Amino acid sequence: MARTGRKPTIKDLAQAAGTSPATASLVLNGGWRNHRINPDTAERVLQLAQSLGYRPNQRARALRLNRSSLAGLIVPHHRNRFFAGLTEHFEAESHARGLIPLVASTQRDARIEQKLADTMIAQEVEFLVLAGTEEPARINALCREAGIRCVNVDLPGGTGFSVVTDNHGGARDLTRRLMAGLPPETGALFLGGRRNEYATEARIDGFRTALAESGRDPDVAAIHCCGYSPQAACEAMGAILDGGATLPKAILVNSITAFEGFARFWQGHAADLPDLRVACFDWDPFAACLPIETIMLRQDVETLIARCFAWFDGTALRDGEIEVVPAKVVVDDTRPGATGAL
Amino acid sequence: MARTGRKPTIKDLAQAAGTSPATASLVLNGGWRNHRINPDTAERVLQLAQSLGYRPNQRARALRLNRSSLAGLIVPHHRNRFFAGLTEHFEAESHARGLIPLVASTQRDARIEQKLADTMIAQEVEFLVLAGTEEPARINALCREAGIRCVNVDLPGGTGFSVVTDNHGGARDLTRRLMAGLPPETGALFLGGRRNEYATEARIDGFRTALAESGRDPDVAAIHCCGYSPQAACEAMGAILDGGATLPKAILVNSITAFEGFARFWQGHAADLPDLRVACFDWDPFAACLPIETIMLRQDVETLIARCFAWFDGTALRDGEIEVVPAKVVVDDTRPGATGAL
DNA sequence: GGGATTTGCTAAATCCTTTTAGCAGGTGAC
DNA sequence: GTCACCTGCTAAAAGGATTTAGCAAATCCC
Repeated sequence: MARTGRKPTIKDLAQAAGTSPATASLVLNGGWRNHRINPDTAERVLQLAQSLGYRPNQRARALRLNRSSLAGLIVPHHRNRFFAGLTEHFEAESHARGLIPLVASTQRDARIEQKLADTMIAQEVEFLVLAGTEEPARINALCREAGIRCVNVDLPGGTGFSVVTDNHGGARDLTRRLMAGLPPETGALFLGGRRNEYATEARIDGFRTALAESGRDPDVAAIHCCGYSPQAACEAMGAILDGGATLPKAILVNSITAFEGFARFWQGHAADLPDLRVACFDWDPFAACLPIETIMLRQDVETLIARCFAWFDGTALRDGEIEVVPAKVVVDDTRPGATGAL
Repeated sequence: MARTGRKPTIKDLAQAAGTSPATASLVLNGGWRNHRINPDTAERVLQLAQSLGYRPNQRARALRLNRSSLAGLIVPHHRNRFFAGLTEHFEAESHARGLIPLVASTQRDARIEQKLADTMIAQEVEFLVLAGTEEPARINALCREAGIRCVNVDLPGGTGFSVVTDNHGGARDLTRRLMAGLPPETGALFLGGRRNEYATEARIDGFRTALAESGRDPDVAAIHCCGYSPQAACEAMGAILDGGATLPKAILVNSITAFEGFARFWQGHAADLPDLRVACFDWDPFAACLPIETIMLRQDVETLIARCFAWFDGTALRDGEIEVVPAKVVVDDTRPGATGAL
């Protein structure tokens, strides 16, 4: 009889069915056709597994099979649509492959980031995606050493395979719309992000390209890379105003996080900013409702994640390469389903 | 010599150090003081572990110790501050206890929810938190059967321990502020949520309490529980307007998700809605920047999660009880750090 | 010097599942 | 009768770490 009070093991199941654990295992794992198990026996085992409430011990299973069945994702946080979207699609793709998603946020703290990476590697995740990490190259190296497949999202600074949004093209398209119909002498401002950071530089480039296209002098545009915190973006705007400069009529805000700071600033200075036109390299449903003419861009998180998994599945590019995913300028925010059904 | 090309096991480490695996294990797990291991030996093992890059196989370890070291959280999605906040604090509390957080989203799909619960139980998570699930009672029962500790957040419909926001008090305070200074004949509208759902009913109750307090007839207030989708909230507003009714001057929106729909409606009808005053049972940084007089409430996600873990730690209430956590009406959105540093 | 104690370490069991190699008994062919 | 083959199943190893019980050698005490 099965030891009472304990969770039944495969031994208990086998004993109850009058077979060996080997047989029970073969039956449960579906390999019994190839192993000439009598259908009656199989049926008996299956029935008993049900009635005993037998659940295989996943740790023993994982040990024996030498598979963790884990897929890891590291993001800075979950507090905006971009990262939330990455997380949700990552979950879906993981489940589709029978992997368990292990999502963790660094809060942009380098120590936490290091710890999370260590944990992921110690757990021998079968696949690791890095988004918004500070030291992708270092983690890439650790993964390589541990034999773990690793992809960087929007972080081609690393040494592994990368999937990135078309930052240049996106910023260019956004800027084209931003400047459309404005007189040639209209000034433009680029706000947010970090200088020398891959994504920011590419966006600045796209921004300048569009300005040049429209006959403007791209070098005249003001570039204020104040980082990603709302606080900093808000203060940067204030500093420009306090400096006595006339604020440009057109602003391209780099990332929704900086836009949060811009919105806070705008809230206090709406009267000083007539006819302001704004574009944002990211999207948020509430931000889209602000009564400023705002053109937003949605990064294609679904495709970004899909390309990561395609590489993992082995059908994609070789190591060290970069895959570029286009972004979409949001035309109509109010269309049904724009914000996703809840 | 260690088998080359493979990850070193504790056997390899022991062999290299000239000891037995038992000794190596004792050294690595710190139990060596009690086991009279020679400090020189311990030092040698530690050194070699470092230089060989030895990492214990977590699956073997978990099997032997019969611990999964996993803590599970199930949420509907990550696309608003409430759930994002729950997730982030859950991660932090898990890490503080040496647990690995396993966070998964149902997308409000009952089948996914069931699958996630099954996975969590199959993985034998040591602790499971349910937030915004459709069938908490069923999952509670499964957990009980499997011997897994389980807590419901804002879902006392379940059979286990629950931690809830003070929905009644929160809605009451919110309504007090919403109606403050308005003439007694001002009508009020409650928008969003689901009838007969615990949280919604408690909030309606608080809403009515505050109306009665201020000498208004609570039964006159319009209650429009249109669910949680932005789409539905937007349409509900439109229907009221189309119905020829005068829109009340004061609206309490139940949840940020419904507020998203309200904001979309407002965007198209700002002119029709002078002097509108709005309150929202939830908070979002962008929503707080809309040029409508909006009073928002922040649920105390940090405390909600902290209380869950306190119960898990065994220092808290008995099973079946409900713990109530107050919420905070947001007074000043623009204070530094209000949106969290990014 | 001999019994008692301490020191430093190890053998072996254990956790639970999966999988390979092969056993015993029966059937069919000639 | 013998050989080959099939059927249905099982024994046992493997996977890697932890932990208990206990061994051998050294030290101590009188």
